[in-house]
Amino acid sequence: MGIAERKEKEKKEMRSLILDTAMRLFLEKGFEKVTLRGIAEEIEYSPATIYLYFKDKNDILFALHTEGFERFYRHQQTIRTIKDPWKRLRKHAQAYMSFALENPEYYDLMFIMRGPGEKIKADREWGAGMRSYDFLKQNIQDCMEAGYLPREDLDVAAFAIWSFTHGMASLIIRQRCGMIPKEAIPAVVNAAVDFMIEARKKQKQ
Amino acid sequence: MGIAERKEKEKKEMRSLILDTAMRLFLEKGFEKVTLRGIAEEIEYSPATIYLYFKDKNDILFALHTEGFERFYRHQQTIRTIKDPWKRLRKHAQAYMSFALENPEYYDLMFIMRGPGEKIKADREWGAGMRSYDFLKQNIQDCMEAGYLPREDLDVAAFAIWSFTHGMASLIIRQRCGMIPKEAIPAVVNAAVDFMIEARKKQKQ
Amino acid sequence: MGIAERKEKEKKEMRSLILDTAMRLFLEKGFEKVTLRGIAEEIEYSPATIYLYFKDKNDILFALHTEGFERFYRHQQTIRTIKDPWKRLRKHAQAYMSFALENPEYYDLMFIMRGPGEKIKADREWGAGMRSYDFLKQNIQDCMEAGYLPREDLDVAAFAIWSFTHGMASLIIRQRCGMIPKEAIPAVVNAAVDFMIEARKKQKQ
Amino acid sequence: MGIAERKEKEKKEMRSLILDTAMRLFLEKGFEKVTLRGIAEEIEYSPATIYLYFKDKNDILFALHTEGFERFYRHQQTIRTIKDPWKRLRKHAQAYMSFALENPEYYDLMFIMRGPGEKIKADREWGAGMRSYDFLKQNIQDCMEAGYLPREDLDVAAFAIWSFTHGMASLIIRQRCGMIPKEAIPAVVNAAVDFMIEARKKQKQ
DNA sequence: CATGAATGAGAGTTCATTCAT
DNA sequence: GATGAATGAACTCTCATTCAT
Repeated sequence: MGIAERKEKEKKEMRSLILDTAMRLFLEKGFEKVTLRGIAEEIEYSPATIYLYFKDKNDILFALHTEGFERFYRHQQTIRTIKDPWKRLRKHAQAYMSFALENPEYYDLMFIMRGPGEKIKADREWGAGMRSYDFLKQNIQDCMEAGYLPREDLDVAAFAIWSFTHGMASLIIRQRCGMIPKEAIPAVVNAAVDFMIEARKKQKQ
Repeated sequence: MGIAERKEKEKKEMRSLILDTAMRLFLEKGFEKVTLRGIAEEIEYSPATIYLYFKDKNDILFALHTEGFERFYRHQQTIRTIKDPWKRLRKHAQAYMSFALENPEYYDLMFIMRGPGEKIKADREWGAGMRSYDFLKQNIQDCMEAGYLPREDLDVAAFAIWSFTHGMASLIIRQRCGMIPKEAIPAVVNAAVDFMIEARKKQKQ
Repeated sequence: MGIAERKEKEKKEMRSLILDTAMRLFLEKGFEKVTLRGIAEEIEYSPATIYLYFKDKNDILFALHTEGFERFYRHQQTIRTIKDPWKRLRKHAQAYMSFALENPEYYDLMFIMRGPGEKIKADREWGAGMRSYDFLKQNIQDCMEAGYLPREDLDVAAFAIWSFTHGMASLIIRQRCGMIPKEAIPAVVNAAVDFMIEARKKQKQ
Repeated sequence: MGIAERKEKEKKEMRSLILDTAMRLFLEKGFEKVTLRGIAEEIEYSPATIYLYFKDKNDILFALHTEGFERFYRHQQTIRTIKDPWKRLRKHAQAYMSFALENPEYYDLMFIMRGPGEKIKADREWGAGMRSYDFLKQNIQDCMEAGYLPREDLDVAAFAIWSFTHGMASLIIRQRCGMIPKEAIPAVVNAAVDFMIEARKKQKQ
């Protein structure tokens, strides 16, 4: 069993190596400029080797997609410990943004990019995404129940808040914010969160 | 003169045909996957023919970009006649969304798609985009001056509102809204606008 | 007849216009970079028009070839008046070189370039070339008869002298003379003629 | 080690195969008319395969260039052993001609053909050519010092002699010698060398 | 006479992918 | 398990040429 185990582990490590390299290259060069050959060269294996670990190029994207949602979910869990629902919601938005801005290629892949076989993936993949979405909804509901937000349609509220953060993230990532100086972006994002979310806060009686 | 006129018209129609087809393919497959050959095949002309009407692939993208911003701007002018700034702002958001949802190809190209030579083009092209952005800012300022919104940082407010609408538009267009039934989308969008914008309204004294 | 005549003349002028433009472009851009479309644009006619005057692109080359030999022959006739055969021979070589260096594209076309349909052309065209070659031979024979050159094989002598001048011309035109500074070329050519030809002179008794 | 060696050898053979084929086609059709696809078809490989051995079309040209100068230089070294400078010079000219006539493709490429990026390459490539040119100059100088030639400008003498041999070679290779029957060419060349060079000999005192 | 519109053929090049070893 | 060698299919783009008008 020891041998099988080790093999298993090695296989996983190789997959990780490929995945990490692919992601690094995506980040460095942008998606469409990355080639299988490029990845292979970077890890100093032959292109053919990659096919031992992934069915094809899409399979790599697919795996990164999954990995992305995993990381995304983990990234947000840090706010779990915050007791106050309102503070938690604010931090939630901030965590969302920090993930997006620190992992732009993952974010792009997960929420912006048009992937191949959209529908097929959508169904399978959204499991992971859903978990995060439900987490957000839970948080909003907590706020409603705590009286921080009026009890409106939860789905609408979640969609609205998500749209807002996604809007910022995707405008920034896809470079549609020429009017905002690069170094000012984090501050503007924060201020925008204040403008849109903080201001919604109902005083708890 | 009649002949020259007809020729002129035919030339324009051909350009339109190419542009429309390109647009459709861009939407269906994403920018990088669209090939000149593909467009040519679709309109049943030879690839070489396209070069009679456009310098190269980028020139097509460029023309679509320009056209898109033109339409976008025109689409929003309908709200000009609305006197009350607050009503105007609401309509503004709705107009934004209706443009996006009725012209997803253009919207995608203008605000989502990653084009080649992003920066160079950005500078030239954003002239047109800026006009629309300034229009939004003016509207927000009118609301502030009319007392509908607190006098906060105008840039932040504009960015926040834009992000929100863009977020909705891009999630829908890039199909990240599996959790919302398709037919419910317009209603949800409207409700979300209420949730995010309408609720911000300060009572005028 | 007046009309037919004028038409004839106009046709010739158009041919000349095309030919001159073609040659100018060849000179400016080098042979391979000149396109029919380029010529057409230059003379502000449509590409199709050129086909009314020339069968195809080759036909233009062919016409230039003929024209080139014509000019070449005329260029050399200036030495006719020189009485002394030896002086005439020297001038002959100099005239050869001045034609080559002043009309590098013609020279290239006539004596260096690999034309299409080599053999066919060779047969027809060499008539014109031959005239010039015979002229050289006559000159050499005059020198022999006048005692300036030993009475050797005339064909060999002609070939040798022609090879020498052609060698200089083609090395210069095809840019194989990097080791000679450009401005020194005329002087070196002259000196080389002295070295190779002048020194062959037998003192007439 | 045997395997690695064989692989190495096979790789070299493939390069040679490509190079030889390219050379043959260059000679047959001229540089501009030779296509990668043409080479590929000729060797019955796919066009893509060629890119495994050469960076691009120019790289092939470059390799041939280098190889050509290598061969050319080696070809001339055979005369090194000749003691008498005058005999050596004569043999030099003959060796030059035999190289040109036995390797017309290489000769054409090295001394006649107009390649792309002429100047850039010229600088790098001429190193190899220079070696041969210097060799010729040395030989001429030896003749001067031995009293076979008058002490004139060495550069002029070298250029003159080179021009002469190059002229013969290029007229023959580019088929401008219709007036000389093919089988007579070697004899005429020899006679011309006598006419031009041998006759220059000053009697040594 | 002149041409606008169109194209077939073909250029160099790149890439994901396969497969015998 | 790993790979060197190979390729089919695609890409963008150019050009000489034709033909209906």
